[in-house]
Amino acid sequence: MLNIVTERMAVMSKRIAPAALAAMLGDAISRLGRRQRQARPVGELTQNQISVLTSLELGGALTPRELADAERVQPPTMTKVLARLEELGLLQRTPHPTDRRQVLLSATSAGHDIVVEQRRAKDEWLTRVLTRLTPAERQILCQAAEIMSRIAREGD
Amino acid sequence: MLNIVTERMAVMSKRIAPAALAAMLGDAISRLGRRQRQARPVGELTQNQISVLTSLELGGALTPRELADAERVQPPTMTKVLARLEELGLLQRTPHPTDRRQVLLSATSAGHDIVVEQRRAKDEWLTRVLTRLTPAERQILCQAAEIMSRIAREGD
DNA sequence: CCCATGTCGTTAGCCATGCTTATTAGCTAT
DNA sequence: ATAGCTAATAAGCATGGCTAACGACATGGG
Repeated sequence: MLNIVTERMAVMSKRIAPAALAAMLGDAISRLGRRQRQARPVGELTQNQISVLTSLELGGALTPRELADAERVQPPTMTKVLARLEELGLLQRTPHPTDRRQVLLSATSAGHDIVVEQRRAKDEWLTRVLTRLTPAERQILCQAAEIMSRIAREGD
Repeated sequence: MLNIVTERMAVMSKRIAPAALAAMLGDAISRLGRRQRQARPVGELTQNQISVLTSLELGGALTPRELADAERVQPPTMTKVLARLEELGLLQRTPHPTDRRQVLLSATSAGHDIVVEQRRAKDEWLTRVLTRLTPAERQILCQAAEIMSRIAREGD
């Protein structure tokens, strides 16, 4: 284990320009994203729908506007996704307690069950691939995932 | 710098299960992918169109079927993308020398120029974000990009 | 040689998801 | 009270996935 760490540190000592890294990383993200998207079974929920339901599970009841901001889409786009999810019985609306313009959204229990199952199915391919990596490689990806999540959430 | 390295080593010493990593990484890829997609200026080429033109530059003249396989989409989907690219004057068709069913596609010089420019623009946001990271973080992403590209290309 | 079968590309038609613009309802501050 | 802001939706458009079906062509067996 120690030699793995020192080996990684040797690799880490290489410097890389942001622009070159952006090209590499952008390409890797595109390719992996496409692989992951096509791993989704036909007729099931899309990434976006899963993401919305997940946000609702994590954040409790949210308004369409809050969801649109979280998903970084325009409000009308979110309206369509919500309509589809409601039609599927995965999401329910309740009136906002103080502002009658707003609506509070929450996942139904069916929504909760399905999102758990869908996430598992979606991650299945990636999980299988990851088991074939070395522990050191997985740790790099773990750190990278943390960094990427952070910059994806940043304002600009 | 040194304390950053030791801090990272502390994180690296944590083990992580492939399934949990798949969930984290999948989420990070989705989010970053969306950010990158929306960084593309309106009216410009989409990721897919750029990817097709890039394949043509790297692979020379290819048939629609070969491109569909390379992009992992169905042939009718590729037909639409090719029609759009041809309409934009970025792509040209030549008959196949021996099989009259097939068509050979190649990028025009305008196509070549535009794909280079588009890639630069697409990477601009990511480059800007990456400059704000520490060198240690960039090195982690560099290693991660290499690993992700490798697994994205794997057969299954 | 001819025909059955298969392959290539395309068309048609569906759906999801993104956008802009416009509309309706309700809040808020002057 | 009302003028202006904000929330959500509706309408309309483009892109990019898919399947089904079709015409043109290639190929192999009888």
